[in-house]
Amino acid sequence: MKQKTLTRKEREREFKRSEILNAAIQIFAMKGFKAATLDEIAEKSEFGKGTIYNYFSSKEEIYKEIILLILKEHKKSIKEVYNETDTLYDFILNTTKRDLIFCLENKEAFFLLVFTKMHHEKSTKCEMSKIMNGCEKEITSLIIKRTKLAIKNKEIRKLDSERIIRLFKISGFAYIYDLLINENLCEATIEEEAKFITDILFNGIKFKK
Amino acid sequence: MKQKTLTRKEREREFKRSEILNAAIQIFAMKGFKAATLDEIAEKSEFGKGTIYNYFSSKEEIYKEIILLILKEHKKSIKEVYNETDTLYDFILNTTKRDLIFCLENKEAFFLLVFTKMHHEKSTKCEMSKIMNGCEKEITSLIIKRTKLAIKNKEIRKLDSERIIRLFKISGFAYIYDLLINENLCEATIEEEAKFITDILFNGIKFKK
Amino acid sequence: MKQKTLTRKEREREFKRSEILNAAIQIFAMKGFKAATLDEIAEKSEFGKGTIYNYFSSKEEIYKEIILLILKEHKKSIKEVYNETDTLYDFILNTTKRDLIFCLENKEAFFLLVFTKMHHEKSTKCEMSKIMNGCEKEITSLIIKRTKLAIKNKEIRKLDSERIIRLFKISGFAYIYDLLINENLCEATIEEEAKFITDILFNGIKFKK
Amino acid sequence: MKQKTLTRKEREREFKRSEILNAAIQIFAMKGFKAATLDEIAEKSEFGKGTIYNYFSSKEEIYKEIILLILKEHKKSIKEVYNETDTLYDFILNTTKRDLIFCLENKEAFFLLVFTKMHHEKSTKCEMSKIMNGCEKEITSLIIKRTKLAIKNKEIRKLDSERIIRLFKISGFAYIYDLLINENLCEATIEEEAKFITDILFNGIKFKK
DNA sequence: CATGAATGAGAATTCATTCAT
DNA sequence: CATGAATGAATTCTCATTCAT
Repeated sequence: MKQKTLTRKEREREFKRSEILNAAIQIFAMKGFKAATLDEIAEKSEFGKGTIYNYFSSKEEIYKEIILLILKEHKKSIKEVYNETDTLYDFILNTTKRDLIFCLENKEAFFLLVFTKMHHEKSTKCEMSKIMNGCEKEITSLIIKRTKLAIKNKEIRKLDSERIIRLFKISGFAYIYDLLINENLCEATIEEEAKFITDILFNGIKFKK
Repeated sequence: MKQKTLTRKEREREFKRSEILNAAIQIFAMKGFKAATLDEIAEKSEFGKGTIYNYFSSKEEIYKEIILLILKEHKKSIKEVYNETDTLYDFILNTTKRDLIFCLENKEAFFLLVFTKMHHEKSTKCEMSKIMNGCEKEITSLIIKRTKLAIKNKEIRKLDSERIIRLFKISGFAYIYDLLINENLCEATIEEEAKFITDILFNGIKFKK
Repeated sequence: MKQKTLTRKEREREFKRSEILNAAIQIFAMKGFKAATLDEIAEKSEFGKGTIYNYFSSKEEIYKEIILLILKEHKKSIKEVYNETDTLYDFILNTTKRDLIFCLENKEAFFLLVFTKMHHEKSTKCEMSKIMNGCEKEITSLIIKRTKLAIKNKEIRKLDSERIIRLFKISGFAYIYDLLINENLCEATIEEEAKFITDILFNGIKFKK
Repeated sequence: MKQKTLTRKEREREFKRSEILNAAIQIFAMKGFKAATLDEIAEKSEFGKGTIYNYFSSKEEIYKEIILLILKEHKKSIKEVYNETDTLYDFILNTTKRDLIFCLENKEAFFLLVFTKMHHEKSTKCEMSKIMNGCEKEITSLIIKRTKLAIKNKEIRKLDSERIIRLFKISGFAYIYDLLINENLCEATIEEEAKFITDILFNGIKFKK
């Protein structure tokens, strides 16, 4: 492990970087890339404007780093759930739960993701798109694998995998989106919300005799 | 009807206004409010920069007008479907279909809505937020009414109306979002996609003996 | 006399020109050359913006023409008084009276003069300065002549002519300026004010036994 | 006294502010508020355009600050003379002298005052007018007091105080104005000019046996 | 390293002038 | 001639980035 090479100084530097990133994530999420200003980030992070340039080469770099951090985090989370579960049901339930927790803790991060995905703020995307797409593909391929297995195991109906994934991503995304927009989400309800989403996805809303 | 009183000149003016709005909608949807520039809007609309100010008093005004147009359009569409259908199933199927068509034809408009909803670009929202929220509430109340009826008629299970609406908005929104992002949507598949979404919402993905 | 060559058309044209000038003088006096806009002049004159360009080649030309009109008017007035009076006292009394009347009727014109004299709005002055200076010199030389005569005739003390003129111009100018600024001037008081000014100039304010 | 607390930085900042104000005063006096451009002010002050906005929030703010500085300076000067003199004659002689010196040193400042007083450039005046009027009133009340005393003491004839003040303001203002316009004023002549003005105001120009 | 003053490229907006009708 | 829509040069103001301290 390389982390130990340069100790105090290095750790301090790393800590300050993350302070800046944390400040930036809030500003970016609140205003978007273009409307966010370095003055605001500087103020929020309690550093001088110039100092930030000792840690990042540009506003854009800060943005990119944030996006990639969030994505990696998300990928890691999905992978963990994948390894810890057997059925698609459990996989979706747990992923959803995790997503909800993540969003609750990182509302800004979530908004940023949606923001960036939407092809907005073109300037930033050139190289980043590739990395983002790479991440997404890894995630998608995991879910596809699990979905196909579920079909084979007769856990779910025989449906187009791609579409189910889209619906799954919906579950873990748009629902959350709406919750966040309307600010109804609280820790207490996470478990329940996750179950509701998964239940509907599996059983539908139709009345059954 | 007064619309016909002021003819040529008036109609021409109206036409040019809409030309500008059409150009602006694309730029705004692609870049967001802040990052979009009037130079771009001017170029895309093939007018001089100054000309735009003969039709709109500011960049912000253009933005507002666009958002409100889209919202009204959407509300109208929902209302029509509401009046034309009896069951929740038909209502959702048709709304979804309509949304898909609308999004296919107005990809930019759709992005703009999401963009604006996300509480970004604060400056613009002061008065607009109210109007937007008003629109949303009207739409939501329609869906709630229909949902409650469906529960009473045993068309669907007894579930929390608010949550179903959230899921419904998901169906007609996030799925579309994903389709658009990945640019897989074409006219041919609209009918099919709408049925798929509605089917899953009603029946779930679970395997049934 | 050439005035009669082109009749109706010509007279109409001349009339419209003066309509525009009258509108312009008010706007210019109220806002200054730069801050006045052609839109305002067009609106006040009740012509289309384009029409104005059928009568004047530029905003600047309108301005110049106005200034010169006012100056000529003023010169003419001074000359008339010069010819109608014998003593310096009468000359100053009457000139002051006339100036007061003129200012009362053309508050804007007066402001414009001061404005322009003050070397402001440089752009306009290149050629105009010469004409203005020419006008001033004519006026000054008249007053000097009359002043020297007054000294010779023992009407006034033996004082530097140039300075007296400066003081005289003061009487007819700064006092008026102050009156106008504070808007106390009315027709009723003109005679009285003129007498007051001339009295002080001749007799001073000192108490006499 | 707090002035010494924040040293180097603070003093430097104050110095630069005044550099900008000095540059601005010249441009404004030469061109007026509207016609003066920030590019010119930036060039004259030898700062970048953006730098100016680190010291003032807008062009208008610079203008206001200048006007108020000049007015305060003038008021202070009048008050000092008031306290140092007993007779009206001395008061006027000294005020005139001071005004002449001030104008010689601050030709631009003087022009600006006249400019602003003339009710031009409306936009700027809303709040400022009040402050300016307040200043004027203080000054006027001082002169009125002194004038009334002079009448009581039989230093001067029994004349309308208000009018004398108007004439006094003339002495110290229009004469200067004319001197400045024609650029004849030099230090050597100040004493003499002040005496001349005061002499005429007190004794008049009439020949006496 | 930390800082924030300085900077200028770039954005929104205004307005004199042109020109097609 | 009369008009006002179209235009872009010019202006104010913002902000990412640099750099001297």
